[in-house]
Amino acid sequence: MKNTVRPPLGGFSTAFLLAQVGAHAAARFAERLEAVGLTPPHAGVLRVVNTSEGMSQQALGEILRVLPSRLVVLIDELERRGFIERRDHPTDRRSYALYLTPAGREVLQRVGRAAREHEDALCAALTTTERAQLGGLLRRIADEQGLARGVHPGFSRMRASK
Amino acid sequence: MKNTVRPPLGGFSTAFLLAQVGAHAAARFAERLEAVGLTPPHAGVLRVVNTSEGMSQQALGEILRVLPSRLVVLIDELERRGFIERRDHPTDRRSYALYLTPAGREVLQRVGRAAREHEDALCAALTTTERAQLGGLLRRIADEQGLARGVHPGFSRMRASK
DNA sequence: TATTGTTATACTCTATAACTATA
DNA sequence: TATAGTTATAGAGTATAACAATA
Repeated sequence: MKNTVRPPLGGFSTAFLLAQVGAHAAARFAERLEAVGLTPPHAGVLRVVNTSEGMSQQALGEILRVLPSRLVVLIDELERRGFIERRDHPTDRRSYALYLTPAGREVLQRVGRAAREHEDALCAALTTTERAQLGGLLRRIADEQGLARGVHPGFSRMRASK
Repeated sequence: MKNTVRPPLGGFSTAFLLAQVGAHAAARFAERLEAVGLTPPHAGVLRVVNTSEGMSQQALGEILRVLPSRLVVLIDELERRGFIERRDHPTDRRSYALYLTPAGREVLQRVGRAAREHEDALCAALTTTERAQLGGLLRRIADEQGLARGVHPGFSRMRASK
């Protein structure tokens, strides 16, 4: 009767669950990306460059909230692997214009497939309507909290593929 | 008409939202802990030791999935600040028995208050019933994915208070 | 011989500052 | 003078290995 296990502070709170499940989701997705040979930051760069090609590294860094010095190495790696191209900027010779290569577009499609499989595996416990319901609730929280769409704060540390 | 912004891969998926909102929740909570003078790992240690006092560092590390070498410094810090005590283990002289001090219990209550305020702020966009609904859906995902209750994977890197 | 806690060390990731070339 | 990209360096966080005391 004594020594009953009391709910560990926050152990059942929605906020804690959110952080816990969110970290799990990010980790599982990073694993799938690893199979494609990418890290989450790499995928983020490809994803954003794809949405508006020709952007500068500066602009990219502001969208992704990644430091310029870090972007250099990320883009170096993606360029070396033939996924992205640094072309001369038409008017400003200080900056580059970033473009995806055909191989880059290809790998981005593989990322898309991985994302769909990930989504399916992650929400296996829920019905289709429940998934939509969950998505709606999360969307409203994200908007109210002022989170930018499609920007993941804290890309962070998952093992690179070399 | 051309150049329409296509949904950035995964930008609207539930899994991405989950990771995004989850990271946001963790970051905001870490900020509140900072005001109490703790980091998330510190709070995790206090929380678990509180649920079953007298446990060894080994046992604690297994529950929190924290390496023994890291636990040493975490507990050192908590002990130095008078929140936790290393007593002699009654039967095994190799290990310690961990206990909260009165000050430790006090600070844990402040953590609890911070958690409740955090929850409120985070879910401000939702009604009470919607919060419960969200909690239920997350709970089912967490259980199906095999996540241990009350264990946050990836405590990780938030600024320490000194 | 195995285990608990500890220390020392290496490795990764992220952040800061200094440098160049252009504007 | 300010900005884009780069390089070099330092810092924090995490993991690995070796060690002393005890089982």
